[in-house]
Amino acid sequence: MPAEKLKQMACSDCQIRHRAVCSRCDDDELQKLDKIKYYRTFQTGQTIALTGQKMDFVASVVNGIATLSQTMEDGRTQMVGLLLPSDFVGRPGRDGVVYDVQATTDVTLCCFQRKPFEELMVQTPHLVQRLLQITLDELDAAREWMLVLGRKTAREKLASLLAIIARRYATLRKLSPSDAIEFDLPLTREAMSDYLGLTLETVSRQINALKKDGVIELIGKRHVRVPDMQLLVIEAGDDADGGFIT
Amino acid sequence: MPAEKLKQMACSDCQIRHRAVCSRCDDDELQKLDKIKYYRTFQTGQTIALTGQKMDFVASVVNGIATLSQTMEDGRTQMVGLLLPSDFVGRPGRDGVVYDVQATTDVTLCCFQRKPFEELMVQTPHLVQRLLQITLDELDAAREWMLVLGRKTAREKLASLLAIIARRYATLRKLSPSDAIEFDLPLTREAMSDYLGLTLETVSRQINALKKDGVIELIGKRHVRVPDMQLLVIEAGDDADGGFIT
DNA sequence: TATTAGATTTGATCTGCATCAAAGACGATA
DNA sequence: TATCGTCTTTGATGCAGATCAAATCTAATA
Repeated sequence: MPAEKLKQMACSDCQIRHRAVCSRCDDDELQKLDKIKYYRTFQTGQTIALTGQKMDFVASVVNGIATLSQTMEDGRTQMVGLLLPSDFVGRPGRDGVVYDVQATTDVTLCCFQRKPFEELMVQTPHLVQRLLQITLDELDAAREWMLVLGRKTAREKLASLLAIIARRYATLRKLSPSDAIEFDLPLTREAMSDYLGLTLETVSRQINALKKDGVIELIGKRHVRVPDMQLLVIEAGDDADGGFIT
Repeated sequence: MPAEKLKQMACSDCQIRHRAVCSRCDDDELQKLDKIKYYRTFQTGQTIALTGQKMDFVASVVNGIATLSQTMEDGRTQMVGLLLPSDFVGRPGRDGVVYDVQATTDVTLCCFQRKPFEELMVQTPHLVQRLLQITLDELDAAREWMLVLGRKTAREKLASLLAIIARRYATLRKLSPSDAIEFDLPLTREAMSDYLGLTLETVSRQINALKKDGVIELIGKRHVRVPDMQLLVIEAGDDADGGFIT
């Protein structure tokens, strides 16, 4: 199927083509998906689902940024996933929620009711194939992140996080890898510290250290420009071309 | 299909029923799997596959323990997965290896040639379903581990690792949760430190601290007895019944 | 039984990040 | 444009775990 045709078939109402469910849809399947989909919006800071609850849908992120995180009884929390537009939310085949899902900016989800979605999975083997590939990508990303959490210094952690976000934004905007990347940080210092296993003070200090050393530029407190992606990646301690998947 | 029948159908030559590929096989599919499978053994310390290589098979662990790990250029390494008997190895649909796979004890794998296995996936939707569920479990485990790496103290990390291993052994041996669990540690102190993002000295100190406090008993240096699983779980900082998946 | 190499323990010291505390900066609202 | 609340920065101090160094232990081999 030509790329152009695929693009036309992007889930009709969203601006984006969902990575999960539309990669090989034909018109027939698209119609079936259309029948069970609906949109929900969440405001900045709002909870999408909490650990222990049931979630009666799976979804694609259309707009905004959501986070997955786990919290210990004493309040220590660790972010385990960062969801950008086109990312998939939910665990097909299981309705229990095992991490808190939260909107860190205003978020629009394109939801699919769980029951009919799972019926569609049974009828549509390539949808399951697709979900398997997505899940493998998420697993790779989670394991890359284990290296960050377990072995990297605070400075390397910050550089890793900025590199991930920069790379994702570049992909979403279809920039070439050599372009300077510029973006608004979708996370507070505290949210970053939850992702990196640090305190917010350390995050603040390291961001400003990277700025002082010319690795990043800061316009205001949230807008970041990466003049040389290569340099940022080196600061992150990755081999020059090695790349995170998510 | 009755459970008894399923059990008989465990992949004929291995003692175990592979979690990945045999959970719902009928005779016909089992024959197809039999045709493409073969056994390989690896000795303690031997490399099964290295990052950057191609792997022309996927496999089930039949015996022994294997590890997945990532190494930075300067030698820092982080273990990202621990594979016990019945665990699945490999990334269906992709032949690139993205973490080193190593045998920490003598290991027997039941391998399936990649090409025919992937053809079988196309013909056998429930196999893909099964792989998706396995991958979701691995993802949950990886994310649980992110919490361990990012937020737990050295003592909690050790307790978490011991709890995971104890729980897996209990499952493999079909012990009831209340039984005292006893097992040989399949990892050196150094391997444990690679899993936990610590140094081997800290691992040693914390293990002996847990022993001194009666949380575990040590017979020799490698044999562990957990008199009260509940206690160990509390030391790990988890809610009493919360459980790791892997 | 002696030898040796790897695994483990133990001790002393150092350091990166956490913790505690307080002072800006900024945007929203009145 | 004044005020409030949230986010961020900055500084001083403390500590968990790293690092460096050297004993032990253990099991395999001669």
